[in-house]
Order: sequence, then structure tokens, then C-alpha cells
Amino acid sequence: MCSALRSRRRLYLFSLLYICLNFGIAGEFGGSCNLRFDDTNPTKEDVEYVEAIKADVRWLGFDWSELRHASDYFETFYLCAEKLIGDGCAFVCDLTADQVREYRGTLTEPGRNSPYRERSARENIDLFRRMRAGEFADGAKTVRVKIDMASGNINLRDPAIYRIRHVAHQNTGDAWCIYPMYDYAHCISDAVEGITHSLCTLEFEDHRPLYDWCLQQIDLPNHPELLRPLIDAGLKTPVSTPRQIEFARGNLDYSVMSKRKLMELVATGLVDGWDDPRMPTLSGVRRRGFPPTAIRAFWERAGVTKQNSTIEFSVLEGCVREVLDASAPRRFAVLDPLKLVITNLPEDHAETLTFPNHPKNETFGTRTVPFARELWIEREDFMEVPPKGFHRLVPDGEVRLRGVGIVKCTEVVKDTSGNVNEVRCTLDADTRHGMPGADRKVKGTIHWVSTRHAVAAEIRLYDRLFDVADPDDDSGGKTYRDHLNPHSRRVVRGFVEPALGEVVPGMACQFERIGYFVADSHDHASGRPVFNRTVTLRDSWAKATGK
RNA sequence: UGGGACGUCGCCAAGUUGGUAAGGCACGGGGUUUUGAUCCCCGCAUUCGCAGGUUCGAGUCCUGCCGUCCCAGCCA
Repeated sequence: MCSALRSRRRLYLFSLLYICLNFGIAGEFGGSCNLRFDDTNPTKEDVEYVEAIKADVRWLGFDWSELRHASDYFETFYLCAEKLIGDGCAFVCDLTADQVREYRGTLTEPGRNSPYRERSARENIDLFRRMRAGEFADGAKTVRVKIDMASGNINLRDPAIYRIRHVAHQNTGDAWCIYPMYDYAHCISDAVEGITHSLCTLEFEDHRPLYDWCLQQIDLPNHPELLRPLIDAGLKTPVSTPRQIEFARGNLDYSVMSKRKLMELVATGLVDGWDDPRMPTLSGVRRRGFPPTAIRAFWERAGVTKQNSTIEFSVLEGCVREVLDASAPRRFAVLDPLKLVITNLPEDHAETLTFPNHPKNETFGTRTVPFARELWIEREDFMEVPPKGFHRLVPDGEVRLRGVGIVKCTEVVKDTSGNVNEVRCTLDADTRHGMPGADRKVKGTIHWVSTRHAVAAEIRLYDRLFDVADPDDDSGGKTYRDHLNPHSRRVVRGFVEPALGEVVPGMACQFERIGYFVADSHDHASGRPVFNRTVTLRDSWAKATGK
């Protein structure tokens, strides 16, 4: 069993379902999957994405069996067309594109036969060879297959299988000036590669009858001579009779997937390029820090059916958290710093604390974090007038400093306009980590970073690009641009523990109590750390307080 | 009477030859916890787009209706 992954354009989160499905199913049944670029149209520059797509597929953790191009089969396509013509199943048509459209009829009215439909096989072959020889101008003639101009399925109204394009092809150069159409090339390519299951999206359901028709008329299994050019070229040709199977593409809420809109976002600078961490491109989600295993898990969780569906973004986030929880080492970082001074510690107090890198997996090892008298804590971890249920630091209240001990707020220092500038505390020595009093219960535990040792960092807080579930909803005269989430990207200057100053770009970690972050692949450098928030931690407190 | 496909919990999605509605996410409640994280329990469709019919029995069969999506490239 084999399936083929066909691609020729930039990869999106949405296209990954297709990739996961192809490789997933092939793997599940002990089969294999080919990677094929459908380069049947030389006027579409596909070549720029080839290397990127290969890298992306590998990044996802998949590997293809054979790497092919539809253009590898051009000679066989040609032979098959000659056979079709010889069999009286295809003809050379002189109608212009406009005329063809006119003859085709409409969705509710049947079409009319082309006046060239009854040309003799001899004349057709001659014309076809002259087309190949370059005797005719672009658009002057096409080769059409004879099926049924009255069919309710418009794909069967004598569709074109060859057109003239005096354009060089990225793989075949100027060897050809006639190029096969996708529907025609697709089924033959599948058959030639021995594909058994050819997966595609729902919109190709109407093409399946044509797919099957071509295969049946050409009858590749009984005409090995058609494969000669491929065998001569050293290609493996395990001919099969493939079945096309369609499935619905998966949509994601809070997102747009139309290429046009995505291009607009990039072109108008609404996002920072195709690999902006908010973009649903593969390069974007990678930069955002979504692990490949999470993306595979996501599509597996979403499922595959023929129903058009929109999967909730939270499912994706859940998958990302799941794999990151197990794989990301923990670190401390303060995004919105507020100074906390431990007044009962000497001015020059310094010690090195050891923390496990993972709460449940000791194989992650430990790291050291410097602790001193002055710390940065998260501003939202202190409140003068706390709402009920607040477990953090309040005036005269106690809280545990993660890995240190219990601290009591004794003084709040404000500036002239009344803003809290600093909180002063005393540390209860009996509750120091490792002491018998350490297990004394306090309502909250907060994280910190030493002001003297912490490293300043740029931290980019990414959120959903749109603030409504369906940004494509145009009702009310709005467009997707009106639904852009103004807070989808917030950049803050924060402080991270020293260990974070030396990580490599792409390294993922959890900032305890905050979320999962990844060192930015473009801008992060040692000495100038830049982190992207991949996803927040689940936060039942924020949810309870209404954010 | 153009053709094709699809309608099961807020979102996905299982549902063999008809036998009496899996699971995941989300959500609500509880427990553990030096991350209000993780983890662990418990709850969450007498109902399968609607209306009839066949049957001892229908999400599964039949009929009719309603709704949604796709198709008129010499694009893929």
C-alpha cells in the first residue's frame, strides 16, 4: 500500500493534516508514502518551495519513500495521450478558451460538442505531434478527451488534457511546449508510482470520475510499452490501479486560511512576514514554538472525515501544552517586574540554590539559580487590595518564594503618584527550603529572579491573531481585518534567570507559572535574549477572576 | 428534478450485517501539589437535521422535506 503526498506550494498548518494523514496511514498499514511535486504547469513558479517543503516534512518527523515530480513522467503522459487519440477517445480541438467556455454549457444546461470532435484519429495524431513540435501558438489548440458534453458533472464535458505553453519548465527546460493538465497527469502519476490510495480534499470528488475514466481508457497494466521512457530513465514503476479518496480539510477557529488573506497580512505589514509566530504557516508555528509532535497529535485528535469542520484553537493549545509539559525544562522569568527586598538579609547576601529542571522527570537534572536580598517578582503577584481568593502577596501577608521559604510583607514603598515601587519583606528562616518548618502551609507560592543576577530579555507575548472565532464572517460589513486581535503581539522587557542567557535559538522551556516559551530563531542571541511565548499555562485563577 | 458530498453533546468524533449513543477537547465539581501548572477522581446527548414509514426493536432500512459545502480554469 502506498499513498502520495503531492505538494507544490508553501505549507500551512491546514496542509499538515494532509501530510500527517498520508504518512500516518501509510505508516499504520506498513506502507510507504511518496513525495511528489505536481509541476504540470510551468507558468506557476513552484520551484521556490521545493527545498522548504522537503525540510518541513522532515521537521514533522516524516520521511518519504520516493521523491518524484510529475514532470518525470512527461514522456509517458504523451504516449498515453497518443494512445487515447488512437483509440478515438481524445481529439485535438481548435476552439479558443472563450469558445470552449461557451460550448461547455452551464451548471443547469448541457454543453455542445466541439465542431472538431469528429476529426479522424490520423488527423488528430498528426496535429498532436505538430503541437509537440511547436508548430502552434499558445492557446491555439488543446487535446480534449471525449466523454460527455451533457454530463451533469462538468468535469466530464470533454475536459482538456493538454495545452500549449511555450514556456520553459523548471525541470524539463524547453524540451516541451505542450503540458498535461493536472487531472490527466495526476491519475497516471499515481498509477505509475504504484499508489494504491490517493488521498485528496473534498473539492476533488467531482474529479474522481475523470480520474477513473482516464485510468480505464489508458489501461496501463496491460500496456507496459507506455512505461518504457520511465524504465529507461531508471525509475521504479510498480503500476497499480489507484483509488482516489477524498476527505474534508480541517479548519481552525480564530484563524483565516485563505491564501489571499494571508498574503495581504504579510504584504500590508499586519504581521511580520510569513514566519510571524502568529501565522498559520508551518514556518510561523515553528517559530512560535509549536513542537512537531504536538502538531501531529493535534491532527490525530481532530480526526479525519468528510464533514467540513472547524476545530477549536484550544485543541491545538492543549496538544502543545501536553507535549511541552513533558519535554520543556522549567525556568524562572519575570515579565512585569516589581522589586521585592528581603530586609532581614544582609546587603551582600548571596547564595546559590539548586532547582530540578522538571518537577516529575529527574532525568532533566538540576540547575543553580542565584538568590540575593533584592529580587524581581511579578507585579501581579502583589496586590494592596486583593480580591477574595487571592493567594499571593498582600500587605502584612505571607507567601512562599519558590524554593526559598516563606516571606512576609512588612512595608510597601510607593512613588509620589501612589504607584507601588517596591515591597519589603522579612524571610522566615525556619521555613527555608530543607528546614523542618519548610512544609508550613501558605496559600501561595510565587517565583522570582535576583535583580543583581537576572538577565534582561525581550519577551514577545503572542496570542490569537483574531479576536473572533470566525474572522471570515463578513456580516455587518466587516472584513477579517476588522477582527484582528490588537493584542495578538505584546512585547515586554523582563528579566530571566542567568541560565536562560545562554540557550540556543529554538530552545523551548517553561517559565514557571507563566507559560511555555521558545528562544526566537531569528533574533535571539546570547547577551540579547529574545523569547516568544508559545502558549500560556492553563490559568484557572485568571479564568475565575474574569481575566 | 443540473451534478456531487455532508448533517450524532459547545467543538471534534466513534458508532459491525437494525438490538437499545465510545472517546477526546471544552465546561462544572472535588482531591494531591513549594508552578492557582501537571496529575487524579466525579459529572456532562432518554438522544442522533426534521417529519412520516417498515420492524418486537432504527443513529443505523425506506420515503419526503430542511440545512450546509463543492463544481461552469487551456489552475492545482
